[in-house]
Amino acid sequence: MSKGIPTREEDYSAWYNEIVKRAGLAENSPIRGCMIIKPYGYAIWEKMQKALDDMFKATGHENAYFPLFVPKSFLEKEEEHAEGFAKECAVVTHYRLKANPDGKGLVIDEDSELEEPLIIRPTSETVIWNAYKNWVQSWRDLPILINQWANVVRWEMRTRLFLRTAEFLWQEGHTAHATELEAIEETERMLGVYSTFAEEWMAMPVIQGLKTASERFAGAVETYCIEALMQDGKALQSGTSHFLGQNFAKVFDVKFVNQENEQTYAWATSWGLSTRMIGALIMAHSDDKGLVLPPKLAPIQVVIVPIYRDEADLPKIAEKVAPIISELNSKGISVKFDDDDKYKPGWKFAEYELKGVPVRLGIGMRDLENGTIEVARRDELTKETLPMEGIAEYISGLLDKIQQNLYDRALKFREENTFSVDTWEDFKERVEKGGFISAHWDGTDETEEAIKNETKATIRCIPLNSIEEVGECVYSGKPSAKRVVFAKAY
RNA sequence: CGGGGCGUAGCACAGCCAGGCAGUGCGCACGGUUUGGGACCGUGAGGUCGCAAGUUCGAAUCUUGCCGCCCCGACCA
Repeated sequence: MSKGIPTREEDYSAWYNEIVKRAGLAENSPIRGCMIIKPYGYAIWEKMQKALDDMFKATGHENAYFPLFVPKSFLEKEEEHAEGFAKECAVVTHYRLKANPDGKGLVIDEDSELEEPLIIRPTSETVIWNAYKNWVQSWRDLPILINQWANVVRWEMRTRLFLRTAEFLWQEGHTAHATELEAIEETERMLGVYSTFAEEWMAMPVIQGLKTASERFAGAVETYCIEALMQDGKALQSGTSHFLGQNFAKVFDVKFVNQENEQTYAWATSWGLSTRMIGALIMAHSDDKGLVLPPKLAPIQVVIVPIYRDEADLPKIAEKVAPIISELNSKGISVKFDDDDKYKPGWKFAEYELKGVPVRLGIGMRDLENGTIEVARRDELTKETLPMEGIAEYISGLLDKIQQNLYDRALKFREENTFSVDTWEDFKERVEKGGFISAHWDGTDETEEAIKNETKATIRCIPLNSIEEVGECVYSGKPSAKRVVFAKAY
C-alpha cells in the first residue's frame, strides 16, 4: 500500500474515493453502480441506524417490513409519482432460468414471463398505501406511524460510492393521519429529527427548508429537506421529509370514517435518510490524512497502541491498560487495544488516522516508569502526555470536546462560506467559488431553470427560518418576499 | 445513448510504436534483524497478457470482430 492519499486541494473527488477505499468503508462491486459496504463502513451505518431508530421510537413509530417488489400497476397509480421514477426502475419480467439448449450456461425461460412486471422498489409509498387501505376504517385507526429499514434501487446513470449508488440502504417512514394539520406536523417533526441527528450525532450543521416545486419529491405536496455544505463548497441534500397530502390515499382508496361520520381520505407523510449520510460524514469532517469521525458515530472511539521493543514487555503494558479499558467500557466507550505484533506503532498511528478513530492512546515502557500515557486527538492532530491516573475520566470528557469541536468547525466553515448576494454579476462570480448563496428569487420555475442553466447552481431550499424581507429577484429583478439558498449540489 | 480512455500477478502499472524467454513496485509466504510516526535484508509463491478469429516460423505486441470497465455529457437522494 502506498503512503498518503491525494489532498483535497489537488483533487477533491479522488481524495473522497481514496478515503472510502483506504479506510475500508466500501468498494465497488462486480455489479455496475452497486457497492459492497465493508465491515467498518457498515459499523458506521449501524451506529447511525441505532441513533435514528431510537429517535423514531421516541416519537411513537414502529418498524415493519414491506416487499422488495412493486407491481407495475401500483407504481402507475399516482401519476406524478410514476413519472418521477419511471426512468430509473429495475424491472423483473421472468421468474425462471433454464439450461441453455445451445450450449453452456443458463438462459431466461421465455415460458416464465410474469403476467405483470414487478418493479424493484425505488421507494415504497405504493406498496405501503395499498396495505394501509385495509388497515384504516375509522379515525380510531389513525395515526399509523411506521418506519422500515430497507434497500431500494434507483438505476442511476452515474454513481459514486455512498453519494449515489444504484442500490442503497435507507429508512423510509410512512405515516397516515386523520387531518392535514396532523400530517404537516408529522412532516415537520421528522425533519426536526433529521436535523437533530445531523447536528448532534454527525456534528454537521444543516439548513432546514422547503424544496421548490421542481425539486419536490414525485407525488408530494411539499418536500422538506436538510441541506449541508461540504468542504469543497458544494451542497448535499441529507434527508427529506414529505407532506404527501391525500394523493396516495385517493389512488389507493384509503378512507376512514371521521368523528362526524363522514368518509374521509387519510393524510400522508413519508421521510427518508440513506447511506448517503456516510458520504456526507466523510466530506464534512475528514482531512488529508484520512477519515475524521465524530465520537458519537465512531465504531472505535479509542484505540490503544502498545509500544515495546521486547516481546516480554507487551504483557506488562497489557496489564497496565486493562483497568483503563474496563473503566472506559463501563462509561459506554468503545476501545480497541491493538496488540497485533505484525505492525509497528508508526504503521498503526497512520492506519488509525486513516480510519478516523477520535482518540489514540500510546503507551510504552517509558510511560510505565513515569505513570503516564500519550493521548492523541484525531480532529486536531495534537498529542499530549498525561498522568495515567484519572485518564478514563479525561478521555470521556475529551470525546465530548471532540464532538463539539467538529460541529463548531463545520459551522464556522459554513458561516464563512455563506454569502448574501444581491446582483446577478455577484451571483455568477460567487457561484464559481462555491458555498451557499442567499439571494432573492421571484418564485417562478422559469427563473430557477434559467439560473440553473447559466450557472449550474440550483435552489437548495427555501429556509424555514428565513425572514420576510422585501427585495428584487437576483435574476429577473421582479419583486421577492424572501431569500432562498442557492448552491451547486451533489 | 453521444465524446474520450483503458483491459498484462491480489492491487498499481511498464512492456506494444519497431513481433523473438512475461516484467517492476506494493501486497502475500518463510527466515532473520527490528518496534516512541507508515522498518530492513534474504529466499519464495503467484499470469489463459479481457474473449475470439486472422496475419506470421513465432503475437501481450500487428489486423478484424466482440465483451467489460472508467472518465466527460443528458437523469438523480
